[in-house]
Amino acid sequence: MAIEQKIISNIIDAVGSLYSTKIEADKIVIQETRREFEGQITAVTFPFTKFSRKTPEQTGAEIGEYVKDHIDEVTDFNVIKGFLNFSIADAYWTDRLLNTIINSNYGQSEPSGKRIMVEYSSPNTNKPLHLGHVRNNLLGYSVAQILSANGYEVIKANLVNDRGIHICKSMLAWQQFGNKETPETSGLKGDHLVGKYYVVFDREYKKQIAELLASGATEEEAKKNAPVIKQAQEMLLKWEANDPEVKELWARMNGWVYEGFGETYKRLGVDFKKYYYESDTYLLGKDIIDEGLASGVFFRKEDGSVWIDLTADGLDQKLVLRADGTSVYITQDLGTAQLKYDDFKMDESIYVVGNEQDYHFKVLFLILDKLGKSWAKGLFHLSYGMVDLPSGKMKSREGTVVDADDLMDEMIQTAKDRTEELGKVEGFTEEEKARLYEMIGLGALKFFLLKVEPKKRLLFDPNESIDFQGHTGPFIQYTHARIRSVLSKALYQGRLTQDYPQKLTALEKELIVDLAKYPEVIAAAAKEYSPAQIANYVFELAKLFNKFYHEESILKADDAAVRNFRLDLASATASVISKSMGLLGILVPDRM
RNA sequence: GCGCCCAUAGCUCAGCUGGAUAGAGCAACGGUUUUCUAAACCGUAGGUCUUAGGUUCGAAUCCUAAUGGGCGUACCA
Repeated sequence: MAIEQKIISNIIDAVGSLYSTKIEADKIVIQETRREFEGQITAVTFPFTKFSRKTPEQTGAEIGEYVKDHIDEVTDFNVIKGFLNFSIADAYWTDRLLNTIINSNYGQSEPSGKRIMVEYSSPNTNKPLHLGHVRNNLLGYSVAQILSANGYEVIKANLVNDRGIHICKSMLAWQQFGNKETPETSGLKGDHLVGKYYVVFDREYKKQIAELLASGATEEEAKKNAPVIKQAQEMLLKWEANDPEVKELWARMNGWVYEGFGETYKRLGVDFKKYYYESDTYLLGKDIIDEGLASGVFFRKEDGSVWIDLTADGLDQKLVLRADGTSVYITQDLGTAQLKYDDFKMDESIYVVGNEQDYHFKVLFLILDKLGKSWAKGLFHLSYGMVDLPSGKMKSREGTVVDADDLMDEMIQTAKDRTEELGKVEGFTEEEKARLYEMIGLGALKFFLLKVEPKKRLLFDPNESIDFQGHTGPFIQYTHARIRSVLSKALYQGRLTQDYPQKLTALEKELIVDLAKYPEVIAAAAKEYSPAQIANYVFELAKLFNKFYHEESILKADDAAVRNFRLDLASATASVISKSMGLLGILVPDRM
């Protein structure tokens, strides 16, 4: 904020001329003035008492006087203990609204020329998406939006985990117990159908283990020798050997899953520019192993396995290639990281992955750095906490998950019930109603998940429905709808006038101050990769507007200048609300 | 064992690089609708910021330790 910079440099001058001391700009703490005091901008003056050798009050008064004399926009100041509060001229704030906030591209940075990849979602194709994936998807999408608003060219990528033993499990179970069931014959969504057989497999596996235990096997033996697990392993070998029958089944079942995921993604409102498939990438990484061996970053043990020693960095020794020459997880990830960089040459790359993989990414990035990859510095693991149920962790295998599709259905249904209860859809067509319910239901869900800092774990109680009142998505959507309603009554077409009132009310000024923060909030959210900061900002903004709306009439303002000003102010607020929510992937309605 | 993360009101969460009497929402209680949408607004009540030390003019915030919870430490992904 320009005025803040002005104040800071004037305080430096003031301290220089009053106390003959040079201070650094970053030593000066500037903050918003608390609502209960007069003023908009506050400087903390405690640190200056060292140089002034006077009380905080005297020091503040002297500096305040100096700043007031040197900056036109500063109309007044007051000192409370070590806090120097400046009042900024109303004209400054109205100019601010008129010249920047009201512009349609407000908050959007110029292209920075930097390219960044955000990899998120990364599903397994053996089961439908659940609430944990929803958090991942919303986070990834929102972070991508935020980075884009900050001027980045963003590439959204999805690395699909489409092969491996877990995929074979559903395939095997379908083969043995599926009776050729298809999405068409069963009426099930493709991913749900495949997920059903993943559960069937687990049930059968457990049954066989129990049988083996009963006939005297140890638990370890039982787990290893149960017929279905051996068959699944055989199937994986056949897959790797390109067995046509297995591959055909694999392609077919994955096709069902992709169709199902496609629907879920569409409803969630997320998308991807680039898909990577593990079936294409799982053999990558061998070149990097050779590279590392040649440069001495890796070493080979007697059995032929390849390792890296990270003990000097406080980590462990890590296997990067098995003795039989096959890859492990990190081998693939090394290769995939290189592939992604070769494809896009991006400056930075974000991996949106749960915090149970913190160690893995620490190791991955460290290895790439040791291999001398210049781009390794730009890698970042956006680690987020798990979504837990009151009963504990969600487990797809055991069917104890909150399914993404079911949850969205429920949210939309609740939105419908709630809206009908309130009788708010007069004059809506059926299509408009459906769109509104979806907007509100998903708005509630998305806001619920995004308002919490990513790294915190989240508790979701299916028995307690997600709120539609208070600190929620619908609260903000409602605020937007009310503004649009007022604007449409006034036949508002865009900025009305430059003839703004000389004197602002306290709430008007507060609103502009809040709106003026928007670009800083976007920047901070990008820096921290934290949609929660946007969510909390837009909630505060909506709350403040509601207070204003309640206390000061817009359409029936005393004179035309005030009315026009308030219409512009309301319009700017609606626009910032809409943009902020857009950064969260949440749509806002004009009526609700 | 070792490592990483978390701990703020009954519940769910804010609290920026240390700064004013620690803030919201939900739940509870009370009030506001002849006036722009009451999914709103206003008020009451509710916190020794897990504990103990330390640094500082000043600590929820930084440091150390302890306690509680989560995760990791796989030739699984």
